[in-house]
Amino acid sequence: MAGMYPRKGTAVTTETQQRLLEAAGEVFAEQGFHKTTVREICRRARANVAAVNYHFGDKVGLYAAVIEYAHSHALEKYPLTETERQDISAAQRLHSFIQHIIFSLFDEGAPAWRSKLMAREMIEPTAALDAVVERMIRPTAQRLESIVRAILGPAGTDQQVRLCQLSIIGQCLHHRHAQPVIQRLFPEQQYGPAEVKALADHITRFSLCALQGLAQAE
Amino acid sequence: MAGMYPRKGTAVTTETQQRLLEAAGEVFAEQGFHKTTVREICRRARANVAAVNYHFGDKVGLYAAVIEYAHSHALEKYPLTETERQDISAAQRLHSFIQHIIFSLFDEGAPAWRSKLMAREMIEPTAALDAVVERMIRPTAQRLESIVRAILGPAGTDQQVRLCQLSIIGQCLHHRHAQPVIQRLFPEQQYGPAEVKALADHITRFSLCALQGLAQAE
DNA sequence: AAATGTATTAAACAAATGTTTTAATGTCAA
DNA sequence: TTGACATTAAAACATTTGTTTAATACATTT
Repeated sequence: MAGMYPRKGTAVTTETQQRLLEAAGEVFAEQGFHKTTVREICRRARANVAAVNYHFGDKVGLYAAVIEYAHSHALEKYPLTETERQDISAAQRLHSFIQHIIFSLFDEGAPAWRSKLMAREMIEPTAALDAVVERMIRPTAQRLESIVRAILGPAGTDQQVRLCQLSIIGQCLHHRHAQPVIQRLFPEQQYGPAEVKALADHITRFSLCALQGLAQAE
Repeated sequence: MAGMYPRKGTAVTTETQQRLLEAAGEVFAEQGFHKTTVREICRRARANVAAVNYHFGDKVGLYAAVIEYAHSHALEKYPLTETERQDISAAQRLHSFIQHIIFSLFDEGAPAWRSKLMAREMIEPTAALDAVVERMIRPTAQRLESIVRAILGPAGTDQQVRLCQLSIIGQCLHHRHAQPVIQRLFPEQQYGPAEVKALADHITRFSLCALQGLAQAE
């Protein structure tokens, strides 16, 4: 009987499912969907090869569950709430936002694959892209939009706000996506805690100068 | 006898080799090394499946040949020479540089896969990454470095110059790499000739404001 | 023309990989 | 305890995919 596997909705019932989701999240985030094998996932999860199909139907079912899992367990180690406070300047909110992105992308802690998976999905999309965009990316983008709009002022057109958003996120993601190249191009560039903080500061300064310059030029 | 295939050095001798290289360049650039199959390449090149192994040894041999081919046939549809002229302002040179990158990345013409392949290799590195960095990426990066240094002035530190370079290229590449996401996030964002030109203008303005602001803040 | 070397083709091969099957094990209620 | 059900495990299966083989056609040289 095709499609008959015992998952009820999206709830995690077994400890094996939990381990599979965590292991899969890591590997998918690191290597992307195509390059990762279910055998690798099962090895890391200390589960049998058949576990993926039993619990999640197939590989894409597991991937979808990982996305769902990442979304519902958005533990927000680096809270994005700072970016909504209206008692601090837009510049400070921009700094908080960029720190959130950069710190998430370079966190090497245990459940740190959420942001990396999002970044992966952006450059190597799967069938889950629509869900990822609507549930994870768009909410983040909207926060950035309000910050950018505040700095650009009322003269900023929608087009300009959009392009500036993309300029800012592009800077952040580049450091993660192009790391192998950056490492070779600039061996002196490290990504330890201090450097990551300096990186967030740089992108903030760079973008702030740009936004203020653009606002002034109107 | 392993490794015995009739290629002499890196020269292209057969018309089949030519077709294979062109087809492979396209597919590799579009789908990345792992996702592309040699059967797909051979189909596009109207060649037999064994052609790849006969002419290039194996799949990675073909990939290496494609890199070599792309390097020697750097036809420079969008010349980078403008960025070396000393009779124009650094700001204008920056504009030329960004136009070169953006136009290359969004050119849909026939031999347009060169830049896309470089962009691919940046986010999905293969064994050829070292060669790609040294022969294609570093020269480009050095041109950008001199431009950035000129705008930042003597007060700009090496670290600052480096981070600004990455901020600029990051903006450019993001529009290519994240296109599926951008399309969903901003359906109104198009990438036709006019929009691509506007995009290059935006990134130039954005980066110029940033650099000038940073130079001033010293 | 015969011979030799090169190129192409169809078929087969081998390894990797997602998936299924079947049996064994464990769990819990009747 | 027994029976029903869920879970795990080992093995087999089927497909994909990179690669090789063996035969054939083509071109060039002798």
